[in-house]
Amino acid sequence: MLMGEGVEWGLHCCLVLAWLDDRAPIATGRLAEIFELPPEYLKKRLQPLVREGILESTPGARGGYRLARAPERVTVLDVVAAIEGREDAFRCTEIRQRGSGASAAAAEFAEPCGIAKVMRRAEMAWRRELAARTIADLMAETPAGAPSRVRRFHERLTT
Amino acid sequence: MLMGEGVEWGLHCCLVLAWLDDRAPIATGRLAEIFELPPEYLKKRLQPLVREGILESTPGARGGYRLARAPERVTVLDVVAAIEGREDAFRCTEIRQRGSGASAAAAEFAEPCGIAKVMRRAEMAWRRELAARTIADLMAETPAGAPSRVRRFHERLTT
DNA sequence: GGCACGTTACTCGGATAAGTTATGTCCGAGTGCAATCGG
DNA sequence: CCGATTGCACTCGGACATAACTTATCCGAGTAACGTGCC
Repeated sequence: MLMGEGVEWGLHCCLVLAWLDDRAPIATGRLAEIFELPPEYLKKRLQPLVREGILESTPGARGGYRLARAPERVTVLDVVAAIEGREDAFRCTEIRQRGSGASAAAAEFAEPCGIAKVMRRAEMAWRRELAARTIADLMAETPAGAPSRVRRFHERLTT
Repeated sequence: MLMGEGVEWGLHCCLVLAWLDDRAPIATGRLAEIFELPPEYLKKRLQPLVREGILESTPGARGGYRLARAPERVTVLDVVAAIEGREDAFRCTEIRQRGSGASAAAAEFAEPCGIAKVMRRAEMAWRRELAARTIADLMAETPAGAPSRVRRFHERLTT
């Protein structure tokens, strides 16, 4: 049960895009430079964020990505769900209904499997925590140095 | 971020072992019959449960597995952690410290990354839910039909 | 009849292959800027 | 000198290879029961 590294990348990129609140979009190449990431692959991981309406993409010269909504309206769960998918990690395949131990007892299977209920409850708690934090919250917690440093680095290359 | 199917298998097997509270151990072949699972692979997934002290294995003829502790003392988290591993799903690789955007700012990196903190908090909530439920709780929630049916099936093959 | 021994069949345990998902790379479509040419 | 046009460089988007992990299988080591022979 490992989460793809794209989640970390996506969250950090959203944070940078929130810091650089310019109207001008930021290209993936620039974001990749900031974090020393493979530019092509980073682009691939940011595309689902566009599909889910978290980022807006501008094609063509001077194009790039920008936040589609205000940082207060983008939760961490939004980003995680966009990149990792919305389906639960635990998949109940109803093995209780299979095999010799369970045959001819269809009635009690109307109730969902108790194991699945526990797992679902846990995942809901996980989601609740992620949904309670927004990109804006992450901005507030960040030491002031990082945003200005990134902004300075960005302006040095654009001007 | 998908959880291996071994978790579902392991939990159901622990439940069956709790139902069949006999002193005699149950072989993996029997457990595989109950759920129509590949016996060899099921055995492979139950082995970590032995390593973690959740199951006890008895080699030789009439051997098999049995619960090492009382069902009240085996949490769902114990089983999940034994099979899936104890490490967090989210791995913070500290990309904030890499690249041109973050150089020469070692001081503020003493504080852990805010994103990692949020993810860790969410995973702790997930773990908390799983640790709050034991195999005994699952037994209590199960409709009474299933345990007796499995027990009957087991006795028909042993006697 | 009781006991010791050898055989046998059955179990777990870890080492070894195939399939599937995540990772990484590539090329094509589209867009805006800029330089150029004409008026 | 000003404007329209044409070419170009840069961007995203999705299709195509590679690597890692999950899933599945196999064989060897060990153990307990059982049958057999002996006392």
